[in-house]
Amino acid sequence: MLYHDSLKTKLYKILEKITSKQKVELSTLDNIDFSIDNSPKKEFGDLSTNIAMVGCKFLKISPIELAEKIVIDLKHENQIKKVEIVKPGFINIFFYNSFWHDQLYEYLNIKRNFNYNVESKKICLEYVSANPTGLMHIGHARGAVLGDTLSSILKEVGHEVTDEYYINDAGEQINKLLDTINFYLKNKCNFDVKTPDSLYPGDYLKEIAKIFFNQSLKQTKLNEQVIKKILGDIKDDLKTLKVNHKNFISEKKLSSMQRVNNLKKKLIDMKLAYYGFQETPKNIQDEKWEKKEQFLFCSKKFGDDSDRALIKPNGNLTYFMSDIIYHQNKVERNFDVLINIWGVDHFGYVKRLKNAIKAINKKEVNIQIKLTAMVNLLKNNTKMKMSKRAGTYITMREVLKEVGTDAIRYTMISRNADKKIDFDLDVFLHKNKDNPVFYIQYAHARCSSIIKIAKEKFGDEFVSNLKNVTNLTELQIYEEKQIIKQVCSFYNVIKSSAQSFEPHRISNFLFELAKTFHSYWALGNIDESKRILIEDDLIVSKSRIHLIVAVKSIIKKGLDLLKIDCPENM
RNA sequence: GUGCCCGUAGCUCAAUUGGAUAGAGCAUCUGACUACGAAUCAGAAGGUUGGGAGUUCGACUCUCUCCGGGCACGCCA
Repeated sequence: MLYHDSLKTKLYKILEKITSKQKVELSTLDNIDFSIDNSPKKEFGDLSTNIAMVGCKFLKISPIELAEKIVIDLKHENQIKKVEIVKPGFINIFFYNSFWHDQLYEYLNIKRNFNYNVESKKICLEYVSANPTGLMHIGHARGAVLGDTLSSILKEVGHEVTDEYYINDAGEQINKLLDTINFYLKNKCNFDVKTPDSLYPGDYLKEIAKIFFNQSLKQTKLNEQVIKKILGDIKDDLKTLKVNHKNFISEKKLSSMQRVNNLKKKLIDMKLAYYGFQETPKNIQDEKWEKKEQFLFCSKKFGDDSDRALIKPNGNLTYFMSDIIYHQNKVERNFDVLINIWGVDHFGYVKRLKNAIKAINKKEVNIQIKLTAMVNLLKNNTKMKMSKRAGTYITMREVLKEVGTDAIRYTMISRNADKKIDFDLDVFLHKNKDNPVFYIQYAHARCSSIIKIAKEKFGDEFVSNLKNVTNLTELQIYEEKQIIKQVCSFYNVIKSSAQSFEPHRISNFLFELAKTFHSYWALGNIDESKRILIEDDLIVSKSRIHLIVAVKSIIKKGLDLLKIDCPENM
């Protein structure tokens, strides 16, 4: 077991022992959540824990007093050199170097197969779900990459994830799309005729129209083919982004007459919906607006300002209705958790959908909606203007062409989802530290390079054959210990990243590791004795090259999770 | 008007979910290469975490309030 878990178990047992002596119910310990951190300062030892400060509330003694009790047992651990109690109640632990050698040895043995000790869940992860009315833009890319990366991370820790794309192939937007295509076809693809404001402008759909110009398909067949073509283009883009959904669920197919009627009946029976009139929406200035009877969901019951439409006056479904149908379908498929990734502009729907699903189902449905903030594109330090309405938006395709998959993937996940991204395209044209992807990849390439040299100098066995921990005992420099700590804490970063749905923790970790690595490497430029390979000192060289092997494998694992290229040389 | 999100160094972002003296990169200044890959490294400087109040051993993090920015509030998705 790597240190984070093993130490946590150990501390928990000590606390249990103390608790049992204190005549306090052992079950109170279930609520205890203490942390074990890498000490922020050298003077604070290797690791520190807040267990005494968290635990004292349950045991009703002062933190220092509790810390003293804990330390009595901790001191007897044979690899612990020293334990200190500081101010409010921190416990700082100092280990002998041998402890870190054992840790590295353990990591090298388990390779990259961490034991996360996470209860496996069946998860439905829905993301992108852009309607097929045009190409993906950069905002879609954020959802796509976040979803896909989250999926790898959740799978990594042991969950069973189904990646889904909900195709909005019905509704007003699709009608508008088909109207646009029909308009072009009617004009025999003469694009000098001005596109009416009510239709989608933009060159992309003109190209689509050209494809179908000479095919003279029947209307229904044409509609089908147009959507298929656009969806195909979206799928191609996703593929280039390395995003692979398992299921593509069609709204049109899912929202069958039977399902609609069943849901309608159910909602009426449950007194959750009715036919009536909606109040005039607050942001509607249209004077022509008139009240019409429609089928409404009782959103007011759940704190909404107004009841919301499920079926429009003309009998068509609203997005809300078809979304309920889709989510009920997910519920029927017995997932433990439903995760949706939506653009922040949909946030108004979060509460509404959650309430609806909660109200309809008797059982608890765990539905989590992660919102992604906006993405701005920057070039030459200026924001690039985008307007979907005017058809002048920049497609993801164009961005991909300019900076490549790795840059997009890294940028999209390296920031917390709730913060807006200013995506500076120029950064990724740099091949230096300005470009974080490059910096991490370069660290990996350097590792590969020196491992190759080690093999040439000392033979393959030298690197591949690590018999026992004694081959690591020459790792005595402070920086080496820091690297081992980082290496051995990666599984914990992955775990917390999966728990909080925050992949940026992984990219940040990799950047930090690359930094410590480059820094360690440079020590050899100043001091010959700190070079990784030393001709006449095989023992030191062997220790150090295995540290490098570990770093390389961690970077590889991290970049694999993010699906970013990990070159051996560059 | 109502609701939600954001506000951290000049710029772009972190902060192990309430922990110790708030950390990185860029930009600025200074230094290190006939190289285990200098596409790198070391150092300096840079802060009242938007303002104010509260909660407690302890607040960037939680509560309240104000300010600024963004996004929503549809019979679009």
